[in-house]
Amino acid sequence: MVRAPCCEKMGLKKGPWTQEEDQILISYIQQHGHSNWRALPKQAGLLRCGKSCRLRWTNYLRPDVKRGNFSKEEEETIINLHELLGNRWSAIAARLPGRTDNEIKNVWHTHLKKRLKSYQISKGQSLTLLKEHDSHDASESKSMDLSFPIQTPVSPQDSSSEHSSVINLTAFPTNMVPKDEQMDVFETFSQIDESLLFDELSTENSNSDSNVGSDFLGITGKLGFQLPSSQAIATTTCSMEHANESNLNIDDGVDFWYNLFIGAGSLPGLPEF
DNA sequence: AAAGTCCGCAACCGCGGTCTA
DNA sequence: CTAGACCGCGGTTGCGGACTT
Repeated sequence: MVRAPCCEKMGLKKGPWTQEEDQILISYIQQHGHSNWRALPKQAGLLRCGKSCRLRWTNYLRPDVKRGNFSKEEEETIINLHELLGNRWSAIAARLPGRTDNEIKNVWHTHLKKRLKSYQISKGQSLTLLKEHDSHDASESKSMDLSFPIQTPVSPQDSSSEHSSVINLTAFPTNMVPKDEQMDVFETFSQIDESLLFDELSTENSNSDSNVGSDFLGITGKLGFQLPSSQAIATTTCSMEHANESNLNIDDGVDFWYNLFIGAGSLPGLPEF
């Protein structure tokens, strides 16, 4: 398909925006909205292409754009989400209110990427510990074999396990995701100690109501999961919304995490893959 | 103080997806 | 069904300020 260049018309301005241009764009959008970016600059009297206007508005002029430095929590969220989603900046931005994909992308490339090396090292250490922990406890722990697809969510209570039981995740529902997106981490680390998950939730929620959504991300990030993108998006979205709605506590968090991750697809509102 | 280098951020570019006539 | 128009996304660029020599 042949596409005309965005700014094919000569005379359209490029480069940094002036205050006057910003003011024109703001007042026009306040009065008329932005249903058609292509037509907007002409109607507003701006010598810019629609694309440039949209970018300026969404990344800078929009009233709900949060300016200033990123908080520690925001940075951690970006790191965890990037672990799950990769370079899907818009998907990451959707989970950080007031932040734009462009801003997050810049922060990642200028600050957070530099931390990736040390982050990966610490992640590798936790995986090593995890494997040692499993091999030590596996023979004494009750094992829960999960064959997918599971119709009914499985909770810790259902499996009559204490918080030291071991979950076999060898049979992850690979039919749910495209072949090229299937995770390999489960093939490598087939057993995950539930106590680690509980410890993680307990530590992070000791002083407040839990946000299972972010905990989920923290857990998966720290344990080294690499969820397939389609499932990661759906699960993360669902977990965050559900956690916010439910005002879950720690025990609910553990239960909920199980339901989400293990009973994937069986929770209300969780999209089918 | 001047020149050179580095770094952060805003903006641009090109592509793919979706919509519509 | 097809082609054109538009939108949104991710990668990249380049300017300007901060820092170093």
